[in-house]
Amino acid sequence: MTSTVSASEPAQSRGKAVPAGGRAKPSIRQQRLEHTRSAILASALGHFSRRGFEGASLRDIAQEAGVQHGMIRHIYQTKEELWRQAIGFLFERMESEMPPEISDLGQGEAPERFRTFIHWYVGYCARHPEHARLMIQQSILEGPELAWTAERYIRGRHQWHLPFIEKLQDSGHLPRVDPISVVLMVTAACQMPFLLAPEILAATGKNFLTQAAIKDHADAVTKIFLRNGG
Amino acid sequence: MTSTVSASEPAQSRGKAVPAGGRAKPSIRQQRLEHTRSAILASALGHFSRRGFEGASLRDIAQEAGVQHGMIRHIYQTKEELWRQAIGFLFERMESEMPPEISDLGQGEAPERFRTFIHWYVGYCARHPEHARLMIQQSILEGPELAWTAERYIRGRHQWHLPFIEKLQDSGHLPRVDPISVVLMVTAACQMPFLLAPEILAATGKNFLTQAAIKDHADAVTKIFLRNGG
DNA sequence: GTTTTCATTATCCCAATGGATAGTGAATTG
DNA sequence: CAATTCACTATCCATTGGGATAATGAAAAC
Repeated sequence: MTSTVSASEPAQSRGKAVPAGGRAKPSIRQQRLEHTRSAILASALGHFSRRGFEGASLRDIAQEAGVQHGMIRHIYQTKEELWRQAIGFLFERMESEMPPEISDLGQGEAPERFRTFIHWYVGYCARHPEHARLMIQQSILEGPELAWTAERYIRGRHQWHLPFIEKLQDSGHLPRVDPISVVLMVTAACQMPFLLAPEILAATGKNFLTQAAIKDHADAVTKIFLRNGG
Repeated sequence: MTSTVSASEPAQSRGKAVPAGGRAKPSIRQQRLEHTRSAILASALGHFSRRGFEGASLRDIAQEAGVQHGMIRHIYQTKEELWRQAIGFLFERMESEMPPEISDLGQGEAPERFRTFIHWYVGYCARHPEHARLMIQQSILEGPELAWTAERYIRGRHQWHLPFIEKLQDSGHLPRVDPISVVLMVTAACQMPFLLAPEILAATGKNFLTQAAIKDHADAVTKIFLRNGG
């Protein structure tokens, strides 16, 4: 809320740009810029999620992205803005990776859809552990950004889950407890093994980052949560 | 592993100290030192868990504890050592808060013991959200400390849970899935609402930090996980 | 009561950090 | 091809961070 947030400026739109009709010219320069931009974003995601906002250094991020740290300022102006863009990128990528049969509501049997969702989501968490990590970093910080992220990205997902949970409760596939608790528990159960992968490996010797373990965990989540669902 | 870790030096043992037989003299000086020591520890816990290892500043920690930052060096020598002690403190406090009927294994009916444990643990997570936060920070960092903590504090707890989970599976109170997954899911389910309390409040409007919500969540966890358990 | 210990502060040091400014040279534009 | 734009580098600056050292003064030891 502090400064003017533009958040999801869609890749190209800088410069005096394409006359009117849009599209058309990726222009070597813009291509390069886009390339650096995403290199920085990827690097930032890793650093922010691992070291936290203040722990991550712009110079380290820049170095990993193969640019000078001034470049970050050129593109994102401030560290805060880079952080915001990183969060925005996370959710957009998640959205884009989500197959349509999951995002489309209300089709098919509820338990079957639950299973499909869980399997997809567990895979997502395994692929991108930075997502959960970054969100936790942000939540813990309790900065003013939190309200913005919650409003913009999280509330929607939540609202989207709730009726689905209630439907499963109505059909007796889930116990009747506060749906909010259920959403949290499911989410947590899917994320945890990958969020803490290193710790779990050290403590139990089990490596969750294998195809087999990922699938098994997804099955486990489904079996634990679903009643009479097979 | 880097430097010599003494970890749980039990409060007094400094100076040429008590001749031989131990105990006896709290001595004004030692009392004061102990007081400062725990003030620093408490402050450090908050800062480390919120900002991460590198994000937390010794000066800020010291200020909150009402001392000069040099004091920290006097007591803990390095930031790393303070971090270790903070982690050690967490687990010792957890141990000390755990009622005996929970730590004593094998007594009573398994489902009932599950319920008891969950209710205690959910309360613990609500009281001390820094615990989960700090452990996540540590796990994410993947520093060499992780192996040490896992070895010293986490492995044991895990080993302790597993047979219990298996017993519940044998009696049909839990589905037959990898017990490691179960432990993770249960843990995550208990921690999540408090780990992310601010975010959840912002996204759903529900405040989990009330006596009622805490109890409800514990009930929810029990109902979700336990079969035929009432 | 004098000496010694040591919890605590007051400073100093230097590396690192976020940010700011002035280039620089290839791509773009006319 | 000359003029201009702009992705990107090179530096500079003030602040902060962790760590080190010397000083202080009340408590402890003798």
